[in-house]
This record gives sequence, structure tokens and C-alpha cells, in this order.
Amino acid sequence: MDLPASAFPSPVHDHQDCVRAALDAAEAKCEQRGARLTSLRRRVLELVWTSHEPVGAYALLDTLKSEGQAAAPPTVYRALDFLIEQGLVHRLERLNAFVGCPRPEASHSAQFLICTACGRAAELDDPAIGQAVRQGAEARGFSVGRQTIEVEGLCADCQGTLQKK
Amino acid sequence: MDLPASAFPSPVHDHQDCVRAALDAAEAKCEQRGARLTSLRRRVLELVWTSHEPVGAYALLDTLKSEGQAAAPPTVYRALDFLIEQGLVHRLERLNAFVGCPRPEASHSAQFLICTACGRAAELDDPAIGQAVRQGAEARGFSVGRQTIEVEGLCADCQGTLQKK
DNA sequence: GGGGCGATGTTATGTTGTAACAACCGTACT
DNA sequence: AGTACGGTTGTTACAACATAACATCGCCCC
Repeated sequence: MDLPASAFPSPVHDHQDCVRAALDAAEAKCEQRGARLTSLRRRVLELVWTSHEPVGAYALLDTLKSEGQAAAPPTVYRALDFLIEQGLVHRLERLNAFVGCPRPEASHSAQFLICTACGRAAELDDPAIGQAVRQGAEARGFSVGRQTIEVEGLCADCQGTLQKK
Repeated sequence: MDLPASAFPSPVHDHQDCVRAALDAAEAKCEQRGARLTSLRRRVLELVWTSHEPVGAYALLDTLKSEGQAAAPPTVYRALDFLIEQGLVHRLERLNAFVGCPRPEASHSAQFLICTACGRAAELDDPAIGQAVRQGAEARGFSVGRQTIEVEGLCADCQGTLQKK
């Protein structure tokens, strides 16, 4: 077996593959769950997947408006709420921004790595982390619900770039 | 040695002790660091310590204004920035709110437990958690900087209360 | 074809946070 | 005392993020 060298995609990856995979997975998951991935919701998901950088709600809104879509803040927030509900998008609390989930099939409580140099965010799905949090909390009698784990730092690519300078 | 049964204080603790201890520790730490704990900053810290529930910046602002203090948003945010800088206050990203640090002496990258029933937040200073995060991230070549770890759930007291019903 | 329901449109407003510049205040140096 | 300086606070204006409330649309089912 091979561990991923990085949670971040290669700088030269074919991002269209990411987008296609995400949309296909979304279609499948919504159908399976009986949820309606309308064209608006689908379009918002696609826009979130424009890159691996988390995107703000108002940036999405501007794009929608520039495409002639009737849109106001609730338009975007409702679509995002739906996508989060379905596990297709995550919200990054530190950034007030949203990022596509690369593995919507698996239900998970994810952790996020946020590169402060390139702005990208990657999802870490490390059971050991969730487990450590759960143990620490429960040892103090705390019953764990939702976990928010966001780590700022430098991705492997940016460490290399900065060193070369 | 005894582990703390809970990261949360007893519902019947003498909160004035918390406040006094926090202010004393703040005085000491600022003096040691050559930072100026002015009366405004001290007052904001005291207000943050009004309870163990995280408090929003605009709630602090309202209180200051009600006391006749000339105050606008920057008044509060600047004081909070200072207190955070000195490690006397933490910001909870999920809540956009602020809470006093109970152990400002030790430099730490803390984790927070947030009780969704009573609204209180408690600090967990569990090296194993930070270590697990660091390991998971570094195994993927990510260089870890600041960690944000916030866990929602039920504190021991609220679990008891809810069960009794 | 009418009722019901979920999705979207629309208007207005609430909440959180910051930029930019002016005024103040103590301290050190002259 | 005078004054130059840096850090703190006051003040105004605005930016960024998010939601409440109600109207309208469109589809499915009967």
C-alpha cells in the first residue's frame, strides 16, 4: 500500500478530473439519498470546485450574477447549506469560506490543512486525530459531537518553493 | 496525581476567584513581557471573564458603552487583539467569540470544548491531541503552524442534567 | 385544474470586522 | 519648560459575512 505523499494535489494535476469526479460523486450521492441536485446547486458546487482554494460566499455570488443568474446572498447560502447537508462541501471556520469535499462517499469528520502560502486547503481524514480528540475530551467527561479541526501551515509544494528562493 | 474530572468548572464554583486569578496572571505576564495592560485592556479582559461562556465583541462593546466609556468597534477589537497577542484571551472561530485563557503562564496551542447546552467553553491542553494533528499533517509533508481545534458536545454537568429529565 | 410542497426570487436588515486618520498622553531628550 | 516621538485611544466610515421574512415559481400528485 502507498500512503499519499501529500494531501494536496500536484501543482500540475488535471483539475478538470477533480471537477468531474466531484460532480459525478455528487449526482450519485444525491440520487442515493433522494436529494435534488438542481441546476443551481450543481452550478454552485462546480464553482466551489473552481480550484482547491476555499471560496467565499460572496465570490460565488458575484460569479453567479456575472453569468446572468438572478442571485442574492440567500441564493448562495441556501445552495451551500444544501451542499453541506449532503456532505459535498465543507465550511472552513477560520476563513469563512467553503471548499469541495473530495470524498463525499465516506461519512467522516474531517480535518483541514490550510496552506498560508498558496491558499489551498486539503482534507485530512485521519482517524487517529479524531480519536485523540475524542479520548482527551471524554477523559474529562465531555461527550463529543462535532469537531472543527483546521491547521494552518505550509504545504509540501510551498515549502519547496520558499526554500529555493 | 489526580486528573481533572472535568475541564469545566463546577457549577457552584466561586467565579470571583477565576476573575481575580486571571487578572493577577495578566498583570504578571504583561509586566514580565513589557506589555502595557492599560485600564481599558484590563477592563475588557475582566468583561471577557464575566463568565465561562464565550462573549462576542459587540456584547463587550455594549457593556463598555453602558459604562460611559467612549467606545466603537475598534476600541474592543484593538483591546482583544492585544489580549490575544499576550495569550490572555482566545478566539473561538466557530462562534466568533472570545474567552479568557485560564492558564496564560504556559504557552500552549489549546483545544476547546464547547458545550452546546450551557454555552460554556473550556480549554483542553492535551499534548496528545496536538501531537496527533502534527503527526498526521507532517506525514503528508505539511509543515504545521497554528492549530484550531474546537469540539462541540455536552459537558459533564449538562449530560447529567439532561439525563435526569 | 387545483392543492401542496420544495426551490428560488426579492427586499431588507442583522452581525462581525477593518481602514484611515485625528487626538491624546506619557516619556525622553534638550 | 519645550518638543519630538511612539504607543494608545477616539471617531467616522465602510467592508465582509449572514439571515429573516415573504412572494413567486414550477413540479408532482390526485
